[in-house]
Amino acid sequence: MSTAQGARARARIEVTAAIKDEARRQLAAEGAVKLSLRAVARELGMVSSALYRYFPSRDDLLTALIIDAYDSLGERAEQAHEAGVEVGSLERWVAVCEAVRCWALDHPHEYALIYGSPVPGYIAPQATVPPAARVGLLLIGIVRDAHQGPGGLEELTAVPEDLRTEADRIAADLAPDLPSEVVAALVTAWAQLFGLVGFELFGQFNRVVEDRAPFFRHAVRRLGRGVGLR
Amino acid sequence: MSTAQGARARARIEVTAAIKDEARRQLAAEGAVKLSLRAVARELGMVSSALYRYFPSRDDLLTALIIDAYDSLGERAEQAHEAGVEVGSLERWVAVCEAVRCWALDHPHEYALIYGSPVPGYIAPQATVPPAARVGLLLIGIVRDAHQGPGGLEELTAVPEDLRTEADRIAADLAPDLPSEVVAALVTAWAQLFGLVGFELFGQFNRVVEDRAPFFRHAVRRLGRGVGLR
DNA sequence: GTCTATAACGAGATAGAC
DNA sequence: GTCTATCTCGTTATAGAC
Repeated sequence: MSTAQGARARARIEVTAAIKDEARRQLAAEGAVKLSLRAVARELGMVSSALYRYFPSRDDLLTALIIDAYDSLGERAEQAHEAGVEVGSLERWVAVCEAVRCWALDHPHEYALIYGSPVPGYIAPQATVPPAARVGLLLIGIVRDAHQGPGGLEELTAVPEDLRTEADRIAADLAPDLPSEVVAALVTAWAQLFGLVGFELFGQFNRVVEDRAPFFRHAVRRLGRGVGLR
Repeated sequence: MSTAQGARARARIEVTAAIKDEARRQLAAEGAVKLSLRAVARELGMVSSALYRYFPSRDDLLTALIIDAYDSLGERAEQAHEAGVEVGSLERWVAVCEAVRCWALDHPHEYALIYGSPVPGYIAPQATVPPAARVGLLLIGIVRDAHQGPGGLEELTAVPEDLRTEADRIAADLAPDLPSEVVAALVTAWAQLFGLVGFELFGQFNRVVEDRAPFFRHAVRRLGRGVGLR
């Protein structure tokens, strides 16, 4: 009985993976907007209604792809982080940023799915929030380590008056142990990192920046310095 | 005869504008991917073949919308620039960045069209390049003014060895009168600016940054400092 | 209980004959 | 320009195989 259940569970996992793989292929070909359950089913030799055993709706399939993408990116970034435990925090920061960039270049359509234009009519459920936070948490962790470690962080100038309250709130939310001007700089750097990646991926750097790897490395090193790393 | 031609020309301009307006409405409702000449025609009470007299293809209509969006954004940014001729260059930098953000918040779907995920199958023609460059040129201009004006720019550290050649090339291309480390910082800041705007617009700041105007102002002020403004 | 297949709905796009 | 026949889509109800 446990074998029968095991086989069924295994089959379910395999079919689920096959559906997502085919869906990712369609994502690359036509974009998230045109992702269709029927086309996925057709390509898999299934009937469309059968897919509803695996994904209650088209939007749930999209959600699964989004979560997978965030997790795939997060895993890659975390690997780069772990590989750099021995180097300085600024080098680790650069390594994580470079991992983000490389993942994006390897998975342009999934990158567009999670960091590009929102899909009209689709509303991301709460379940996407934790996977989406992984890269951000990693960057916070690097800065926290540097803050607590020997040498500490470079002192940053305080945030202006009109940002004080909001910066304190953000810091209390994300990293209560860090100075609020550092957390504000961190959130800024986090957004700017994806600005750099997006500009390269979406063609804004075409005929402007050609040799992109050193350009990116220099830019994210400056970002790291901007949050106080050294 | 010239009156008849004038009337015809006027009518053509009006119909062209009506087509683009309706297309922009569909852009907001369904996204660029699902923009269809047929649906636009239906909504305008025209027959689809009639539209081809105004736009030879769906892609040409898309191109027109993209150029309009870049021009609309560029105009807004240039207005902010001109309104700030009397203030310092850092304040003018901030004003232009805030104009970009405000335009994006006012035109989220057009922003997604030009700075979001590329539309699958659509390839932007060369005609989109000059309008797309307007904001970047404006930012270069601000830094150039500061460089040539009294006080000059803050000294930046040189770019690393592996970026030297590329930074020189970019500087020769975009602003031969500026030091190449400044131009590299400028291009970086340009991308990072749109990272900030995109994160706000595409929902990445939801439940993270709530009071966004002062946050953005502080972030772009730091960006301006990063290119040497003071 | 778990899955797949058939059929159908209403809405929308599309192609071609007229 | 118009009309129609034929496609697509998401989704559901239902029936039957394992």
